[in-house]
Amino acid sequence: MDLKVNNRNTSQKILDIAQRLVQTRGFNAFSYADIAKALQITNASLHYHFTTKADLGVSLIERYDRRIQEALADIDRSGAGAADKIKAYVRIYSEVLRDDRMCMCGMLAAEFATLPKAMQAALDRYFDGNDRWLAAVLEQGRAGGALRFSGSSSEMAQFLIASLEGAMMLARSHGGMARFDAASRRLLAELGA
Amino acid sequence: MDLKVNNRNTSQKILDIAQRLVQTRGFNAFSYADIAKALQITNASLHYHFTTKADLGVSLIERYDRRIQEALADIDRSGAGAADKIKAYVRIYSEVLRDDRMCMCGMLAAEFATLPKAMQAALDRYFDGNDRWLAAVLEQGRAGGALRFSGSSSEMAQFLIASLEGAMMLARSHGGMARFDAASRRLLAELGA
DNA sequence: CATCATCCCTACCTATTGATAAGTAACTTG
DNA sequence: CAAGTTACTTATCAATAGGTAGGGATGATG
Repeated sequence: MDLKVNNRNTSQKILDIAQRLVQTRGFNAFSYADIAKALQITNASLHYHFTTKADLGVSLIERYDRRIQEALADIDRSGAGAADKIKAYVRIYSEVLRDDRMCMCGMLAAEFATLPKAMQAALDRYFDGNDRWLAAVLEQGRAGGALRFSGSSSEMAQFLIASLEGAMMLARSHGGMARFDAASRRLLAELGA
Repeated sequence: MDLKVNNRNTSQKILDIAQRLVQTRGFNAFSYADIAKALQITNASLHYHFTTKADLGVSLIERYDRRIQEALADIDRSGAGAADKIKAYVRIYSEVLRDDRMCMCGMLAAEFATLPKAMQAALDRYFDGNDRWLAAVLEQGRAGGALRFSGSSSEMAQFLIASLEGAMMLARSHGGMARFDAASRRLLAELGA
């Protein structure tokens, strides 16, 4: 199945480039031509791997989601305490930003209204997954005394995600990395982490 | 100068529609044709009022900035205390959201990398103005004992803006108005407002 | 009333968008 | 080795993008 491996390679390369484009410019601000140029491949070939741009978008979100879920599972397996888990979560964001990218799904959230239905549904799943994981960690942390916060854990989880995404977004255009670092420090301090 | 008034009317109508489009779909996701259709005017007429889309974009930001600055000046003139000023600031955001819109400049911040230089510069001015006003109110509030927070007032101001923008963005696609309200309540409580 | 600016129109234009049809070289497998 | 699969290609498409040239109607002004 060497061919399938090849396919996988090219498809993955397409996804890699498309992901960077979404993270830096947004889904509506790049075209198949951009990927084709970067990959030295024809426009039509892209349609072989991803029939429509919506298809590409869904694959993009699903791969991103899968990777995040794996990273979160790794954090869980590390046996770290709740405070360190939250810190590790924040680090995922800051590493993306250090690479001059926005969180892909944060970018897509801004464009939400213009996205194909299938992409919207995939995005829903992404954020739900993040919410659930964070809420569980927060709950665990509060029960164990490692974290403190008011309100429900899932409300706090949603607040954290929104703040991190917002800080990331504004860091990219105003204030840079320092702005994100300041925001995340503040959030962690607030939690007593 | 009835004509100029007319011009102003049409130009303002164009800006009104364009602004709503930016706030709901983003700058890259609407075209002159969308405005023309909504206004029952030809595509070419739009170019009479705003030669290029970049021009339109800059006018859009400058008008938005002007209005916000006026609103902030009104708040200042109201003689309210720092806590109430912050609440009034948050209310501006929540009213925009209630109208099913994203903060226009938050949306543009997401698209920042793809915007014409002149629009980027105008956006910089917008956020700087907001930062300055918020930082001043925070400083005043802390000095007077009405607000409490750690770190510099300008850092706190940037944090607030980022969190509000992020909450707004995620509220539009996930969780709705309630998510924004929960986030803003948390931020205000944190400040002791 | 002639002139002028204002404001909008018709009629184009070029570039780019995502997408398709049909063909082909390379490899794999029964 | 014949048949099928994979991974592309060339060539083309209709739709849409932002933008321009030039004209005409309206109303204000000297």
